[in-house]
Amino acid sequence: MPFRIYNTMSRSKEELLPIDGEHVRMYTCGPTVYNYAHIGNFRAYIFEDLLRRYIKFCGFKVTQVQNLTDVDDKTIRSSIEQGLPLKEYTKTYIDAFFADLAKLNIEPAEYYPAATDYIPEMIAIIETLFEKGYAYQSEDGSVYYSIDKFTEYGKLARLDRKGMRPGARVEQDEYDKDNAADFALWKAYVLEDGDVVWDSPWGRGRPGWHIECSAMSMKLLGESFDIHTGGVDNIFPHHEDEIAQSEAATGKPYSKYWMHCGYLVVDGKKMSKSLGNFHTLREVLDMGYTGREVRYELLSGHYRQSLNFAFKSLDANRTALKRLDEFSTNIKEAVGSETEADDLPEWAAKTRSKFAEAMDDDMNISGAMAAIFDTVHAGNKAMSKTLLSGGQAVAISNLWKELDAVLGILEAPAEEASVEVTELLEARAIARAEKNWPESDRIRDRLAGLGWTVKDTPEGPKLRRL
RNA sequence: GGUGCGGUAGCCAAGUGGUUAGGCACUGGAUUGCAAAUCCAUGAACAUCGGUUCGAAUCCGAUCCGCACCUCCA
Repeated sequence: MPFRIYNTMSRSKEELLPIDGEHVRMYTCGPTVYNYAHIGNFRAYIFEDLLRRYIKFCGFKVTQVQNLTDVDDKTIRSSIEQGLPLKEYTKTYIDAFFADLAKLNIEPAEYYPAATDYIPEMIAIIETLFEKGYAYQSEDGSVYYSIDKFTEYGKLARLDRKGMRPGARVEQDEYDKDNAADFALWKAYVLEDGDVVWDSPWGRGRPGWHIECSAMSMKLLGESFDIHTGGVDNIFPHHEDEIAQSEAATGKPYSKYWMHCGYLVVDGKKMSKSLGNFHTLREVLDMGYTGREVRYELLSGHYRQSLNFAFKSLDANRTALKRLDEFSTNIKEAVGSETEADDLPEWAAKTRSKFAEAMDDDMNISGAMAAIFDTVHAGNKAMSKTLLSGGQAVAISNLWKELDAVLGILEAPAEEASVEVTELLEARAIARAEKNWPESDRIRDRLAGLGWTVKDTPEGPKLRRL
């Protein structure tokens, strides 16, 4: 079954066929490192993580580039406010970004280029655009891209230029532009930029926003690559402008597929810093939720759908994850010392194909998760009647590992009980043998205080993480 | 005004011209010294109004409601 993905360019699902047949090169728009990313931002990065993991599951190689926007209005303004050099200021948030990715079990991309390291590449593209007649310099010294010169402008966003309301949201500026919709390739230096400035053939200044992605993607992935992703809010203007710049400069198709994820919303409203309804990941972790629970939350809705964030969903996820963990633990116990995989029991025989069938359809995560939970359910029923053989358990365990390479949530972080905990467990067993129930219950409460619960089963007491 | 997404049981969320999606919660049961934890069972739904059809939540039309983008937001 082919992996079909929704291409914003064609507004339809298309089979993923890498340009070179085997190696998927993807570019994902990354964070502007002027602050801690909020979990709405991570929704996008989780989507991209799921995408790269599933591409690998399908047998392709992946090279992913995720940029770090470390120069723009916000980074400059904030660094000056804090009296720090730009690089030093952004480093804090770059470090925080990587720490957060790790908490969410997001696989690292192959490259994380920072915009400030690619200024010469950006200048080279702008020079080409000048040579080809797409760029012009205005009286204030800034360089703009003339969208009228690029006849395909608007093909991604499908904007009807006539129906657009210039200034619907953003103030009409007074810059000396040929067309109000032209965008900046290079911004002439202004005092507010402090010492953030580079020399260029058009004078001192700094790059426009869109040009960095064109420069870094083409440098690291080639002039034509496979997938470009981002949030739906990037479609216009950012991605539209990237296409205009890149294709005008090279004369070649830029990205073959465009994929965009929906918003994370809170009470029906887009999570954003301007609305003040956002949470950073660290805030949520400080409340006692785990990165795994947040990952489950951000993963559990289809990526093109808006996803409503709510703490009660996180609570529900915790319960659902425990169900998965209980199953995994039971399988591990059944493995015992067996190392050779036997055939899968019949209740798990179709799991992989059901999972893949759902994921092949533009990453239908709900269907994929249903395949997981159906298996857990059928497995629990079967195991209550018939013991699983060690070999079967190994087979299930292998299957789970394979699926978790895509999902990144099935494997609970291993937690060994401390010596204190195991000693308490033994003490309780003795108390119970003596039918000393008050002592037994007292020990149980202490274990609970340490984060463990005891299951009294016919095979003896078993520890589980609370 | 232009463009796009959506409205499915108490909540979240897939899917689809006829056959149990799934998760959480509720309720009942099993288990237990009692609990907890765990497992099992179970009801309930497709925004409104028309139309097509043997049959519509699914297709068509209209309407209502929500969200988003329309020049530096993931």
